[in-house]
Amino acid sequence: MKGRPNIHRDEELVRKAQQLFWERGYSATSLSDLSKATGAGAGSLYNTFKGGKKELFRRSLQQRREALHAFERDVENSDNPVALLKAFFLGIADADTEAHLRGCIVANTVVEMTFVDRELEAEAMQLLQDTEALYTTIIRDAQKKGTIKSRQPADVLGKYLITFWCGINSLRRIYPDRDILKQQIALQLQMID
Amino acid sequence: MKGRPNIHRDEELVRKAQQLFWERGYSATSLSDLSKATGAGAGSLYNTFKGGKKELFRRSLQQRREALHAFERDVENSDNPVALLKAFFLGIADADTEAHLRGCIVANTVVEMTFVDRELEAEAMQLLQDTEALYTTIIRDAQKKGTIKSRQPADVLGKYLITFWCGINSLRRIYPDRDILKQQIALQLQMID
DNA sequence: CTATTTTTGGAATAATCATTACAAATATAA
DNA sequence: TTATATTTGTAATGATTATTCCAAAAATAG
Repeated sequence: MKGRPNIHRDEELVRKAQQLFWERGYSATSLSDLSKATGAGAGSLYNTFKGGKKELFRRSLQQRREALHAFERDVENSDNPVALLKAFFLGIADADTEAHLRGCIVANTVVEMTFVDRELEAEAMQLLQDTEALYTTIIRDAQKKGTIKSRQPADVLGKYLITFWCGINSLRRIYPDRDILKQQIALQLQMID
Repeated sequence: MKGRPNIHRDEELVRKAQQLFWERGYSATSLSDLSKATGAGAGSLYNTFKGGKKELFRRSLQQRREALHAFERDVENSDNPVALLKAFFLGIADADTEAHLRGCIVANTVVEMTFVDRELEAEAMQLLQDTEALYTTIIRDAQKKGTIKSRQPADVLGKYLITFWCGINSLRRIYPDRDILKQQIALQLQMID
């Protein structure tokens, strides 16, 4: 193909942008910040991402959707999805302090963008709902197999877990502490024993 | 006292500013927005609140601290603080849709201000911890009286409740629905039966 | 009435913001 | 070579930001 070759890989640009957005959110991250962090000038960024800052943010969220799909595949290939789910939650406690303080970019976005940007809010919201739907499916299947003893409807337990997901991502900011988090996560996971 | 009398009551200005901050957060609320909403010009606002926008936000948080103190007094004057606590949580479900979408300004601030403004983050964080401390006290007293049967340490249950507080304030954005919220709140409150 | 003090609204300021314009650089195709 | 296509970095651009300045308004004190 004709034309000057591009130095930066799109994937890499999104990855670096996501890091910034994850820490500081959408509004508090300027294009100048993004330019410095990625090493790409404004011209490059706007040439690559026609939608500018907002498209870069969208792509950052999109990357989380891919992570969700990866987890869905893990669940499909697992003979004990509930164990996988519990391991996922318990693993949160082992993250480093910075990761605790960052929380979840999706949950953060819902908080930041409500009443501010309908589109970004809706995309993040949809991601949370899809995550909840996955929880619900895992629980429903486990109930059929008798792996989960709780008689609560699967969708109620799914909502319980997405509530916990949002909650624990606040608690880990207050207490970026392995032991405290492990204990809280274990306590809450009893609901799906 | 000498001088031109002020038209606006400070309290009223903070109340109107808080409404905006609560919906859109700190960054997405401009001084122009605040001026329009309060009806006071920039000169007036800076004359009244020397710290500018940031002081106005601080005062908005301060107002939530006063709400916390009011609840502490209710608890002291109650012969059944646990019932009060449960009623408080269950009451969330009865709020209108707008209130659901707003969530909790304190929890919102922790999310928005981490890595952005250390001082505002710290103030909001402290408020959450003080709220947790109140939960813990209520639970500890109830355990002594035998009102709560759970043998979990009071501080663990306190952390459980503050996690739930943050969680439910996200869930109500996803599902601003009375029945769904009532069910989830009742489910989680079983932990302190 | 006069001097003094404070508040007020809005204009000035200076910084920062997202975005666009553009010329130089660098590749391919013919 | 030459024409064409694409990327790149930087310099405009114009809007918006928080804050300051300031003169007019409106009160009290003497």
